[in-house]
Amino acid sequence: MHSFRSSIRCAVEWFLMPELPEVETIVRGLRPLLTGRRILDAELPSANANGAGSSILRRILRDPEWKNPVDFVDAIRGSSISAVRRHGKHLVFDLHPPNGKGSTRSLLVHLGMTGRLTCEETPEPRSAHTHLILSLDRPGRWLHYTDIRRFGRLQLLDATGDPLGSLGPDPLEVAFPEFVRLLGVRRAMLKSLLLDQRFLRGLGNIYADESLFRARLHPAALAARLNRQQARRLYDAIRETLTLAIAAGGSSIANYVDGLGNTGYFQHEHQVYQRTGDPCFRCGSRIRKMIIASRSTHFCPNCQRSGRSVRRTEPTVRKGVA
DNA sequence: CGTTGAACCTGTTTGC
DNA sequence: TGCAAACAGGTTCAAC
Repeated sequence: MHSFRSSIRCAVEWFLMPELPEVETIVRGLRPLLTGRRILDAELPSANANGAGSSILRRILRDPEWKNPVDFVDAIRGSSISAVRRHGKHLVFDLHPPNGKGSTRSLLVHLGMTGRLTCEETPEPRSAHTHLILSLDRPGRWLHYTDIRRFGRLQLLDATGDPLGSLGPDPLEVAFPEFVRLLGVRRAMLKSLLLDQRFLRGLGNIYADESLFRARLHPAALAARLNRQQARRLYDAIRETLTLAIAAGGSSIANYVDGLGNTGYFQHEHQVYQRTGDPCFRCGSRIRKMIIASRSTHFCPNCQRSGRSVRRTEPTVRKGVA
């Protein structure tokens, strides 16, 4: 019954969930277009919409320094974009001040759930959810930031401030011994841990579930209980999942587009995410959904037994198809 | 320390 | 048919 829905999906606008692979895809698309460009001006459409608009903007511009959104515009106008990079789920634009005056800053963009950052050829169109438009020193290059649910955040960092410092290592860069050490000091369930940006930066609900499936580990398994072999499986699975997802241009779940407006196609490779009740591609058992860390968690009850902990959150044991 | 749930959000889906 | 409730989830915070 669920499978009928997928045929309807193509009529729906794609939605997003920007985790590490999606952000990496966006960065790779935007980097050649934006590196070296100067920001001529910045517009904050939701600031002057109405009275409530500015409170919306104050929330999006997380830094309390920008009590007045105009200050934000003044701070970045004239700057040159020296680098476009990714830090966990954040996009980072390194900004050189105009005329070499002032300090180097970085514009931090977190897309939250529905944030979109795209390079357009005009300052239009702007939707009701367009919150920032940068005009650049090259015709036909306007950077649009839109966010329907407004979970995303814009932040301006100087060299001293470092809210990124509390984040864990990048899952594609961390070495295995360090990964094992980080695992060993945590007693949380694996799913909770993978969502914790202080453990590793960049994983979200999709890739946490997908990685655990590939590692054949139960999402409720306790981190500190894993043996070396299981830790190795998890480490490899995370890297493999993310690498494949990046190669596929990310996962598009309605509305997600990269910096060029393209959709990804890793959603077709999902093994468990949003496949509740569907047969496991590996063993045929029905994919099950449970709540861990207040998040929907999808897994195969047959393939992912390793490290399974017996706890009350686990539904009554009921043998599946396999 | 770890976990849960609420809050923040709007658009879509589900259920009565 | 229509409307209300549920759902979706990245992050932060409060409470246990």
